[in-house]
Amino acid sequence: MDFDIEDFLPYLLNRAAESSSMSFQQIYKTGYGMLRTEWRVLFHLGYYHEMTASMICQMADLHKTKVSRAVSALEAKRYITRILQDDDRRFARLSLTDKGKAVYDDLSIQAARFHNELMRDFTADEQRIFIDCLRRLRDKKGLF
Amino acid sequence: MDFDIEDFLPYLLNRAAESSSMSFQQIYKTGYGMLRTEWRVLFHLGYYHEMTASMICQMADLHKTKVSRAVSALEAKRYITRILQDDDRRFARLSLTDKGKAVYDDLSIQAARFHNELMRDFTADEQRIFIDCLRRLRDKKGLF
DNA sequence: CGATATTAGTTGAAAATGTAACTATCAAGC
DNA sequence: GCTTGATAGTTACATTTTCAACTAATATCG
Repeated sequence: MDFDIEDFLPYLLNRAAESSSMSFQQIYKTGYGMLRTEWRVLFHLGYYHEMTASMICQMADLHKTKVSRAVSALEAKRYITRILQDDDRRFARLSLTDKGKAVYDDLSIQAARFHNELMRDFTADEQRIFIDCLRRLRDKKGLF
Repeated sequence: MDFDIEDFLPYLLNRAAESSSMSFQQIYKTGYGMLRTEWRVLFHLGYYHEMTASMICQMADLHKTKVSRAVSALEAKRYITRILQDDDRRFARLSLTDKGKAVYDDLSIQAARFHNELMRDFTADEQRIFIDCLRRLRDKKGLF
């Protein structure tokens, strides 16, 4: 059997992903009491400025119930507001409040620092190839 | 702000990891009704042949409660047996039954095929660098 | 217009996970 | 040998996630 579990890609990817996520989680969890999904929704709104919940679902590949609950939690923290779209009242336009924007600014600076810190270990070539491989895997759909 | 969320490493890693995990999950979930943790415990036992729960915790970086429950579930499916170690009855030596071994054999063949399928998209150089970067991130401890 | 089908988003129950407290066994120091 | 402290693993409880059913608004088609 030529199967080495330590290098089995889904497993290795998960190990690497969890390792980096757990470190970064400290920042938004202890700093702002957010869950991972909440941070994801927040940074989508910070980065793309105004989105509906279903746009976030699509872009972040998150289930609508997860987004729905994250949105409620962020709204309760007064980090975001929802405004029902007038021409189609099923949609709610989500955007950051000033408070939410400040949190996003802080966290995105720390995220950038964290990212760079992780990348420091790799050469420019390695970085380019690594990111490219990850993007391709992320976008790969339905292999089995 | 030079922060691009799509390339933020913890996020990109998670997206890539989830993408590949969800595909592979179909195989052990629909085929054998196992959860991800159960599959992990199973393949550790299949690969390393005999381990205690705490060895699995260490190697797979899984919490002991998760392993404990996975072990119970696998035992209920008659995939593994536990034998209390005689010189230290706190430890239980875990190993696969014939049935569990058969499941492992089947799944590891499919895992190897899946892995190779994923890797086909990459050149030999890319593969080497990619795996190496992932290993280094996995082994990185306590950045923040 | 009116019936049916879609889509956005929410809610409730069930499953899974995380945290902390617990039992049982062994080790160490006196 | 007895007390204290560690370690392996389990269990109980709270949090989070998943799944399915639901509401509300719009679109489609006769």
